[in-house]
Amino acid sequence: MGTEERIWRIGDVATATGLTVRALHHYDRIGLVVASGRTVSGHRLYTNADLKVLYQVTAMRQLGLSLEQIGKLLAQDLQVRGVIDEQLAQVDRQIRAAKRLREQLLAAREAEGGEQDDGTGLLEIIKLTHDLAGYLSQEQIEAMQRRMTDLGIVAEHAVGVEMPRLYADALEELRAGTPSSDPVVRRIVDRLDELSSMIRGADASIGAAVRQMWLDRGERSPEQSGGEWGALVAYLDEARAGR
Amino acid sequence: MGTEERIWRIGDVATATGLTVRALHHYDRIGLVVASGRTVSGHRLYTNADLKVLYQVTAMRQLGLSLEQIGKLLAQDLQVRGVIDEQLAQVDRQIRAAKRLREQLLAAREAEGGEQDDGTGLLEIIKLTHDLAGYLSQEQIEAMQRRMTDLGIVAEHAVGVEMPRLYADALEELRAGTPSSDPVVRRIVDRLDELSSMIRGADASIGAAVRQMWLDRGERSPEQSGGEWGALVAYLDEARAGR
DNA sequence: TTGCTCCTCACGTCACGTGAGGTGGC
DNA sequence: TTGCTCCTCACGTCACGTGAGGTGGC
Repeated sequence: MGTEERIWRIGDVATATGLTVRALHHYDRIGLVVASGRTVSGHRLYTNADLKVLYQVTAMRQLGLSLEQIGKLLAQDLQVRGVIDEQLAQVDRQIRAAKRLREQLLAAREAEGGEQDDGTGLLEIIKLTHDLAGYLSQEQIEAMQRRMTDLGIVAEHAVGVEMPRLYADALEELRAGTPSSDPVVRRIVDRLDELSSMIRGADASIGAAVRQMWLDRGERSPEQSGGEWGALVAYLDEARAGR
Repeated sequence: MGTEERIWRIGDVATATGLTVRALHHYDRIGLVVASGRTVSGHRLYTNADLKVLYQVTAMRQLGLSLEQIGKLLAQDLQVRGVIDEQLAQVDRQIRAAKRLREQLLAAREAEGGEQDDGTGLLEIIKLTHDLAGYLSQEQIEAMQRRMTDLGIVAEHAVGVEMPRLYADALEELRAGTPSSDPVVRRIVDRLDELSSMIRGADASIGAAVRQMWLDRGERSPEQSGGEWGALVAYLDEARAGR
């Protein structure tokens, strides 16, 4: 149609693409998108082809890719498919996290003015030690209570806040079909194990009893669809086995 | 209940809170959470009260607040309510963006292997100049087409990709009840105006005609709920008026 | 000739990560 | 005495933002 060879100065490129001049400098310097030409005095000159690449870059940035990933994609060093699938899983996770965050913010807005310390953590501990009655000896229960009291607020938080959240996260990954070998799942079990070893202290038998109780409790739990707790425990064990 | 005064070393604090030792150093250095004590040799010592504050900090971090915001909240310099509402609006935006991103990724996965250049931009331009027939003189149309051809890929992208997206974003803000004075809305109109002035070039009358056409088009558009386009235009004008 | 645009350093941002090199406590 | 933990610099990360100080083009 037209001449097809208009030359662009950096300022015009900036308004055309919505990028800043500084960003264009940056892309040039790191070699991501180098201006096709320069004037004698060193001013950058961009071609229509450069603009096309820049639009691709902005599109990929909107997909949440890093400049390094984009560079590899532009150089065809990477399969588009794999990168996209990876991004997709991450975005799904982001959406779930953001939704949960939304709920928390709404709850925080409701609760605002009331006491920060809702004490659910302590309640959870009392419930927990009560539930453990069938699994531990009187001695073990006393040892655990001593340790919990010693840990104080830390045990409350671990048992009442963080561990439930970790289990919920793991359940979501299981439902989403994330393989147990995925680093995300590994991080969850690692943290879970770290927390329970902190709580149980030296006595490993307590840890085993707690896990057994959780398993039984999940199987009897009515609000969980049948066997999902069992599946979750198996899933986490699988992740543990893969180191 | 217990002694209530257990003292924690930094490594134990790290496992208890899930933070890293380095993060605790960082919080200490910037004064966000300073260890209550030190040993003679300089090792940090944390109290249960410190742990409580750290748990608050991690909770707020999960709400997406910056360390600076958290510091102000801890010092009661800021209303919790305002901060939460702000975060809420931002999270809603994040969720919408992530969902759109998801759609785009799915589309990208579908399209993968096909041509990148789908040419919709050019099509949009042709449609646009066609539609403008009733609003501009023959001369003006020719001037605009000349300019568009001259701009080439840039006009395609602006008219076919970025402007539709900007209008969609604005519509979402309108539906979400964001006030027209909000910086987010201002940024949208600024960019919109920048793009249209780039396309229209020197001739301001073309710009006016294009806006009039968009307005009419929106009113005749069947898939838009009645009058929403008109409301959108008014909304954007409001944002323009507020500078 | 006067602005506006462009250039290259080079430090700053944010929330830490990651060694380097050295000391402390059980 | 030997590890493990802790300490303080101090540079690195990521994708640019923000001057500083100087030159270019209409």
